[in-house]
Amino acid sequence: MSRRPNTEQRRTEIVNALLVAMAEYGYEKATIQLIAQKAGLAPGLLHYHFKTKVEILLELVKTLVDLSLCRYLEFAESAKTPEQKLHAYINARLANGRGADPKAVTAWVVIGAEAVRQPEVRAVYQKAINSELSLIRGLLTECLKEQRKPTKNASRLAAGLLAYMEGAFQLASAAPDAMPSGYAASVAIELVQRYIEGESQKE
Amino acid sequence: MSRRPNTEQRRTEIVNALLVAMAEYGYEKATIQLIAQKAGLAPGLLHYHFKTKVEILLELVKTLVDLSLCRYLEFAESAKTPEQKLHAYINARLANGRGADPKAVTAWVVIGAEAVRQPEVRAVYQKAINSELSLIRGLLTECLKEQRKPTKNASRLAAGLLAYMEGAFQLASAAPDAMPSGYAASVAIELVQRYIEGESQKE
Amino acid sequence: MSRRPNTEQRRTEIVNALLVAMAEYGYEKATIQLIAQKAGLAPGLLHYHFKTKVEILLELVKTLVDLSLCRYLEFAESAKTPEQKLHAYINARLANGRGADPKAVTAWVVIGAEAVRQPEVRAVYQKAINSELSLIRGLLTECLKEQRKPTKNASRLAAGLLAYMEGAFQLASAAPDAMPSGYAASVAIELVQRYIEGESQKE
Amino acid sequence: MSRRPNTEQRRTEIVNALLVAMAEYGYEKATIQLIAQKAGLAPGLLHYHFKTKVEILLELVKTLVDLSLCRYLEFAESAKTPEQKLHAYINARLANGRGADPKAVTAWVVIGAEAVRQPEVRAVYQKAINSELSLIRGLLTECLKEQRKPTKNASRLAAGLLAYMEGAFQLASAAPDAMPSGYAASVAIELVQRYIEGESQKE
DNA sequence: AATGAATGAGCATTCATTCAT
DNA sequence: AATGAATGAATGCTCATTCAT
Repeated sequence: MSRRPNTEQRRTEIVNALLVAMAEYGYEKATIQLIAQKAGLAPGLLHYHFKTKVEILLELVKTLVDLSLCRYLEFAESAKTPEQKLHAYINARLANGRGADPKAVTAWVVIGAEAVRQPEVRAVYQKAINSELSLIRGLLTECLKEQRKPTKNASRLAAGLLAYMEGAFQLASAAPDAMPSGYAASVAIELVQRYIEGESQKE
Repeated sequence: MSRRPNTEQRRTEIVNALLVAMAEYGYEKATIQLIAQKAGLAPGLLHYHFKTKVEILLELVKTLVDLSLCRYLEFAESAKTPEQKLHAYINARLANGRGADPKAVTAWVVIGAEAVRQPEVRAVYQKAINSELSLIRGLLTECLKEQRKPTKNASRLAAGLLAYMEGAFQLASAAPDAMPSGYAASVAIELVQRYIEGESQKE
Repeated sequence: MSRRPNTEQRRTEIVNALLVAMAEYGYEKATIQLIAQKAGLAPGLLHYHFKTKVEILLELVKTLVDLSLCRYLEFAESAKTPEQKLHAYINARLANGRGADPKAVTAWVVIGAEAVRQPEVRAVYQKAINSELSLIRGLLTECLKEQRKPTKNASRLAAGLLAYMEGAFQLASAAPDAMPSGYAASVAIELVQRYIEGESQKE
Repeated sequence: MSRRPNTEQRRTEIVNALLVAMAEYGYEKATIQLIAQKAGLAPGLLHYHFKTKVEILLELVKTLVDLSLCRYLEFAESAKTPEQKLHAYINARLANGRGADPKAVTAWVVIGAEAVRQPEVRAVYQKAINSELSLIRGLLTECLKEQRKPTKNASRLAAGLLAYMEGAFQLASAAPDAMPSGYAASVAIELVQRYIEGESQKE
């Protein structure tokens, strides 16, 4: 009798097509026509499944946030100590290889620039940043505690690490050849490790 | 030979207007009309002084690079030791206060996203990144030398510091409320200092 | 022969949904999707029961004409004299209260504007106008005859009364607050009565 | 040096083109392309002189209101008595011949239907209706006073006359062939005259 | 140098209609 | 009968660029 809905699948296809198109052309130049073409769909169909173009972008932000969290959980699966978890996190975010997705990284960079001017995008971006900060702060706090170091600087260090990562994404997307190969994860780990070492012991 | 009465000034006005417009609306939405309005000029005049819109953007990149170098030189004026110079550099880039220009920072972030997709922009952006990397590497190398530490990691550390700064710009532009206030410069200095401290002495 | 289970009912539902949608959004903005939603039906179903959108509109015109005639017959049920019938008619069309349907009135106004440009709509609209004119002319003729007045102006007066009513519909739909409350029926009755009084007696 | 603005002229051209297009196709089908074509201009230019399509419509309303007032003043030029003025008004609005503009009438009808659904249009439409009501009320009040009749019904009668006129416009636009030729002005005058005659003398 | 109107390609979005299920 | 996804032409609007003055 009735036709079976396939909206969820179509929405996913469209969001992925935006990811690809944005990584290549940016948000403005990732036109509905182009996204439709990358998804192999008729342009009109995109507006059947999404009310506006920015709604696709908001969905993409969600998708990337989820993806990023999953990737950490995967990397952290066998991690026991706080330090192992922290390294798992940094590697999940910055290491090349296994499942690293340059297009997703570039899309994230473009989203960051859109967050500058589009309030709706900014809102979800900020939410994502806050979640990430919490996650990092937690990981750092555990490391500091284990080494009997004070945790009062955990927030500031977390902010620093997040900045480092966001910048690494930016540079990987826009000036990869200028950067030493594979620096990102290893330098991050060293910086954080030595920062913690440098903290004076609690009494 | 021929007098060019006010061409240079007009160009500067236009470039500054783009800076302001971009910080607020992004590159695509910073229309010629809008830039002209911000500059207090007629729209047609912009194409008299610049062939295309992207040419204004390229000029803006140059301007920002110059500005940024000047700012460092200003901060470093009284610096004697390598360490003082390094701190001067980091403060010039990341500290709030004197002459900090949030709009320029945001414009730079937007430029970074445009570099992802526009080859012409990418070219000048990469050039700027390379210059900056050289500058940082030099500063770090001096610091390491003075402390009789090996300099072989200077490049990788320089890359890390640059990533950190670019990310700090991004987050300051798109999620300022999420970040601890005034973290950027101080955390950067601590991270680098402890990294250097952590380097094993040369023999 | 073949059973048509619910086709008639569905068609009525759809026509009523168009009535409601048009009163709110006009004809063009009363989209198939919107009509379907107001009718609680799937969009595709509308084109099963009606070939095109304008066909629904034509059906609505018929419905409104029928409705309007029924309303008169209802009001005229207890009317004996020609004057009573005329007043019943005017009240049926213009009086507030019992069964007055502002949405139907507004829909009729919108139909009148569509008749300006759509030949198909214009055809049925004109047919409706002609019927109405005949009806009014008949009522007026009876009144004139009874008062032994000449009937040669009946057509022109009928046209005037019809214009008055159509205008009252228009103003009730688009500028209700500007009009004195409840003026429409009573002023119409007075105008017609005094017009007839003013006619010179037949000899 | 600078180019002379011609905006006022262009705006007038565009508004007139909308008038013509709307009389023929209605508001929705009077597309920007079509209006531009009727005006002999490039489509993009319409949005240079008007921000949106509805803004052209609002300007058209103003134009028609002005036109209608001018036409009355012209007709009333030689009118001395209140009755002459009233007749001048009715003839200015309803009589065929001299300067009668069927397209303007039809455009006004279409505007009336747009007022049903577009708040911005409704606002200016209502304002126009209120002005017109005031004008008519004034004319009727003068007539009543002169004949020493009470003026308490002037408002209701004015509303009735306005309704009559709006309806006459509607029918002239959508069903001209159904109406007796030239009925509108003469019947209106008779109706009003006999209404006033029918008012009981003041004591 | 400067103005501001003009152009036209391109954009997101809408929507009647079709169609496989 | 019914569903709801799919289509694609059309729409209002944007905007870099051009150009007559």
